Amino acid sequence: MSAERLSPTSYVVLGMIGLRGPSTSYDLKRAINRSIGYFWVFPHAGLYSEPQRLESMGLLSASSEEDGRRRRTYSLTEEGLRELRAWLAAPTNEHFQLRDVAELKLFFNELGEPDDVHRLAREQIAQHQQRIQVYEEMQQRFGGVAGVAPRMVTLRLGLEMEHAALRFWSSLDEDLNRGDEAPAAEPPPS
Amino acid sequence: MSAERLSPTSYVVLGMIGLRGPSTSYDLKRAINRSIGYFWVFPHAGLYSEPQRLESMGLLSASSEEDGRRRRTYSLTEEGLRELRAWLAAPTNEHFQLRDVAELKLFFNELGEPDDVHRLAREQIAQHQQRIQVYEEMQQRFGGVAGVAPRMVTLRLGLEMEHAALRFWSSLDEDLNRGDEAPAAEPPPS
DNA sequence: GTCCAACGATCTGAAACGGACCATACGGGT
DNA sequence: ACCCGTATGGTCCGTTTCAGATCGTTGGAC
Repeated sequence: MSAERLSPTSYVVLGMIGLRGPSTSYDLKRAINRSIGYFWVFPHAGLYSEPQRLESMGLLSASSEEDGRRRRTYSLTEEGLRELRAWLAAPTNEHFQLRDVAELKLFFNELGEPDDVHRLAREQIAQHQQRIQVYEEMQQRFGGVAGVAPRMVTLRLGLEMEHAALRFWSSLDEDLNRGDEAPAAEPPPS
Repeated sequence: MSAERLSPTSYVVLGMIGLRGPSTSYDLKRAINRSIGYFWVFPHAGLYSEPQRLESMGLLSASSEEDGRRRRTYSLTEEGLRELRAWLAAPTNEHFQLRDVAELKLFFNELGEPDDVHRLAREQIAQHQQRIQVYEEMQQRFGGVAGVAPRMVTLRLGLEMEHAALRFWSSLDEDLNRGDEAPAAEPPPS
């Protein structure tokens, strides 16, 4: 019936409205930027156009609200909620995507100065450490132990990922310190 | 002088040609799909158009090669190499992006059946385990210990990330098993 | 008042994207 | 010889994404 191809953006919009109740585009933009937007950037323009599309599909309903202002508040329709829940219940098989420029640089490191990798590693270590600290503060502020509640759980995954990255870059840094002037090339053909 | 905004795609192209030597678009496509493309998808169409752009900027040079076939082989120019090395030497401050649909579903989990999260977690565990296995086999096949060599190092980061994800979903699964019918809502106000 | 900053929203042009499509080759099978 | 299937190699095209500029609105501070 519906199903004109819903994108991740669609579900973020539906989901956010589901969590927060009726919202304007701006509300969505802010709510997203302060949570999942930290890992997966949804450009703001999309958060204005997408709700309109969803409305035209009958998954959202809009009310022009109060004193004739142009801001519109969107709510989930029954069908919207059904769609959302169906998505939540459906299996997920796609591989995640990483998109990390640092990783790219690392991949091509042998084309630059030997020093570049080293600097890169240290940069990354510092940055990940800093973010871990920020997250941990957030976690505290939001109230103690991690549950399955939104925000909390995403924070937890975020932390896990940051720690992984940190571990990786740290061990790379150590390797570099040890071998320092070492080959940095292919392992010897056995 | 040059600098008409180079994207990650640009650098992947430059870098790959740097690593492999003169290449056709198809070569690039394959080389990328079997390495970094595993985490960061570069659509093939871009790998045909981007080298042309780079050529027109003077960062690549093209030779129409042999018997009048239509395939073109691109090589780095001096300026291309300089650009690439400058990029490798420059600091990197952008936050990586994650783009994981499973994470999205998790974030919105409370809108679905309590069972959904659980199923999701188990799915993810299975999938990550499987990928870890694949990577480890690759690592062996490519020759032993991880170095700073391309492929190797990317694999290593990939593994680290997969392990992190696995740890996360596993611990979530345990929590769910323990609390099973538990609230799945906010942590209790202390 | 009027100036500035933050808020809220829209528009636009350029990339990114993915999938359909075209072509050419190669290897069997019958 | 012919047909079929599959891998190689490349192009095109119609949507989405995306980022940034722009525009209006609001609400203090002075």
